[in-house]
Amino acid sequence: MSLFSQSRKIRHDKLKDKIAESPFMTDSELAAFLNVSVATVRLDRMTLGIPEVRERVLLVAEKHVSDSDGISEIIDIEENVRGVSVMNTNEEMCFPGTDIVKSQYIYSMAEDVAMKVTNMKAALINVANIKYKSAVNKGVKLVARCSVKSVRTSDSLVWVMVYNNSVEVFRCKFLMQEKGCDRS
Amino acid sequence: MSLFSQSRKIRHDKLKDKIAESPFMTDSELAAFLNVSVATVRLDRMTLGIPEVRERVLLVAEKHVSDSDGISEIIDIEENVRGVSVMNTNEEMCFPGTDIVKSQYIYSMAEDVAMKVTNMKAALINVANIKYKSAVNKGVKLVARCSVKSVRTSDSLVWVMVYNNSVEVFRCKFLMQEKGCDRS
DNA sequence: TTAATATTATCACCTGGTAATAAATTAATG
DNA sequence: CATTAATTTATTACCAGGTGATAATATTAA
Repeated sequence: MSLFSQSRKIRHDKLKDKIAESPFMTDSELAAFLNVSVATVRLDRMTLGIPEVRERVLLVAEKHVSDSDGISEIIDIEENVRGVSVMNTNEEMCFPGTDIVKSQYIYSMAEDVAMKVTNMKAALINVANIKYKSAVNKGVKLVARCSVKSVRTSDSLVWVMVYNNSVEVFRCKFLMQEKGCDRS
Repeated sequence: MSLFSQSRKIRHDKLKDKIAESPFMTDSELAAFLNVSVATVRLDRMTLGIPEVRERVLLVAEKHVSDSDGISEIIDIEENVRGVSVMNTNEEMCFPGTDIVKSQYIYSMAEDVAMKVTNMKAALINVANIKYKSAVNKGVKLVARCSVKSVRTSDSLVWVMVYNNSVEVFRCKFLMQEKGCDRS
């Protein structure tokens, strides 16, 4: 390979890195960054199969909307007594390269339903005891059942159980307290 | 108000709803949806202060990238022994209308560092015992210190402590197990 | 020096707009 | 009913940020 082609290879790598880092740059901005003409940037993009800015922006934006469907949804609630929510697991919730959902998403689901049931605007979860019974795969519908065991002025004790097709996969106890109260 | 203006009011509401629902529609698509000319859609957008498609897409996309900078970063690690990570808290991690960070983000930070330290591709956290010491506000830099207490063939016991400016705000114990092993 | 490779420039065209203006339509009213 | 006012539509010139093709100009290796 010639020195000529080598320098182009380097530029291609720079281009890919830059676009991965900040996908919203126009060709002329990229040209300025690479000290090269706009025409060259276009050629490079063509050979590398990188779409134009507007498409790149669209891709990012579309990913965003598909992300937000991983949010759990309350389907039944009796305030300070019990509540049920559902959440569909997806690709983006998984450990990279696997079909196994990160436990943080199940935790989030549990926290969200507990918050709603106790009707707290901002809950400080003082203590949580958690048991994961089994791994959860992507593409399943999780159901969280939450029940309030005790309500006191200082705090509430809440249990949340999460099921995958009637099989319990997670359970936890939250000791929750309303908003911003510091404790040592 | 005339009947004339009333029908326009209805159209304006329809327009706002449609754009809120699917922000990526062009003016001509919106015109077809509202059974009205493109010029009218433009006028309506002007009076309602709704920007053009490309700007709307950009807004969604930018929101997405600002989301993903809430990810924690490993800054020091000694495999199966200890590790340190940092995470900046932001607006989007908070309970709506407050400056208080949802505990699920702190949990995620803890899970992530524990995973890295134990070098597990996909960890099933069987048990977690969690204590939140105080609420965390947006705009602070959290530091998580993780230490492995025991490593066995079946599982690992890991402690994670999270600090906000040297003050402990969270601690937990994870009993972790490598990937996809079912237990009843 | 010449042939091959790489870069740059130029041109016509595209989408999805802005901004301004004029024309056509529709409704309300004297 | 004719007229006036409000509303909608059409038209024109312009813009950014491209595509696609072609030609001209470096640059390097043989």
